[in-house]
Amino acid sequence: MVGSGHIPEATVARLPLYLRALGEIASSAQSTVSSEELADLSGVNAAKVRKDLSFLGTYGTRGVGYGLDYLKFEISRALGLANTWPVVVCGLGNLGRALANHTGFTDAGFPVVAAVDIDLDKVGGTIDGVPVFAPVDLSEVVNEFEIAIGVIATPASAAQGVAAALVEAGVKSIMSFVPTVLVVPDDVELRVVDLATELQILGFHLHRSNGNAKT
Amino acid sequence: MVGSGHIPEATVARLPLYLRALGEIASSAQSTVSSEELADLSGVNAAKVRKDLSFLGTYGTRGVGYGLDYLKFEISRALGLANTWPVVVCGLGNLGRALANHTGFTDAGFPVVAAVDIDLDKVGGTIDGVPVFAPVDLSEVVNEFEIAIGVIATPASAAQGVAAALVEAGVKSIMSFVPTVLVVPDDVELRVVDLATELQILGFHLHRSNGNAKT
DNA sequence: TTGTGATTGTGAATTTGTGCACAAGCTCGT
DNA sequence: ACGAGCTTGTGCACAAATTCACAATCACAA
Repeated sequence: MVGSGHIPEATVARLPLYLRALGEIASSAQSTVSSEELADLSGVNAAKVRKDLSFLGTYGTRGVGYGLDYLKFEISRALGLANTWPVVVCGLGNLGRALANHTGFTDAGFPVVAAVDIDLDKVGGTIDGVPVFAPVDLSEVVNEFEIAIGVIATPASAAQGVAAALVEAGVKSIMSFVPTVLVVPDDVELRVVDLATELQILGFHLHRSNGNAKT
Repeated sequence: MVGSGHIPEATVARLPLYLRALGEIASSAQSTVSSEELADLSGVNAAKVRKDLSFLGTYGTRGVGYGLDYLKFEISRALGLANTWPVVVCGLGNLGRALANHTGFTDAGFPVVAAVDIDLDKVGGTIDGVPVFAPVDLSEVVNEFEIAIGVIATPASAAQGVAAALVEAGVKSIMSFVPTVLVVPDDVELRVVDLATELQILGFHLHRSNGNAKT
């Protein structure tokens, strides 16, 4: 057993996949999963699954597999999903509105409880049940709703300011959809989802294998 | 010089960042960039910048830096941005609609030229100028518009079918926003953007540093 | 022409991640 | 009680990525 000392970042990134895979077989009659089955369902290989799970502790039984509910519980716990982490969405453009409505967030235990936009026409109203506030009140909103995570979907020019305001308000986790380098303190976890970059990576591979453009 | 043989995946993923950073200093009067300056603007460290760029070829001058326009051109070329890669968005839910309207795609050289949805009320109409087609016509759409990239934003249950249809139609690059493992042939490049997973990773770090829930 | 200051390009060391292969250990039938 | 058949847990070797450190090379001034 490796124990629950330090979990590698690559492993952390796969734990949600395992958890989802486990969810998919919950209804079935089986009560255990083998590393191979779990590997198939998550699109990784069995050895990696076992090594990853070993970082959490020794939760399997040789010759049998992993207890389905037990494993689900342990992964959830490692991921901190025992808690609910309220989210604020900053910026209600195309993407921001979609994110505020996104059911996947709430389903995963991250309810969007507030939104912030600079447009005063939106402030005071709601977007799909989510109340909209002015940027000035961000700090208050964070305290009021006990916000754990800030999602930034503003135009690039406003992003750094919003990030700073979130940090100032005490938010320790930020997810940004803005194609800009954001500077935050070391103790703030920042994840950037950059759609244009993703496409450009695809473009690289198209270019490389095609060697050429379309017709 | 390492030459332009094989470019590591990690490097490819950073090239778009460099390109964006270069764009930000274009208007300025300077005609060269140092690896350190570029590093600051892209949020990576200088040694990594130099090593990354060395995979493209020897485009810098010792004691001086990299020629701004020259470097920009070379990175664009490596990424295949000389071409325009048309995109089809599949699934027009919250997220799909936002993606179809997303200006960042077109700006980056990936115009959304068509959309597909199962809802017959939408088929035949347009979403922000993008024509909407039925899934049945996907193959035809791919040929007609010379689609290079398929974006999947359908419900999880439909995703694998859509992926298969895209592959069948000859699409070699797929970007999925659906939290499901998609199976595609080896020669198809698949990138998965999983928002719930991203949040769960943030949750892990919250849990880890906080040690505990909110108040 | 030579020296000085700057910056690249890259060998080498380090860290991180992956995958194989197999011993350890469990269950179950006999 | 014991052997057969699985499946985990992990040591080890390899691969990928990062980082350091410095020689090679340039521009420019004197």
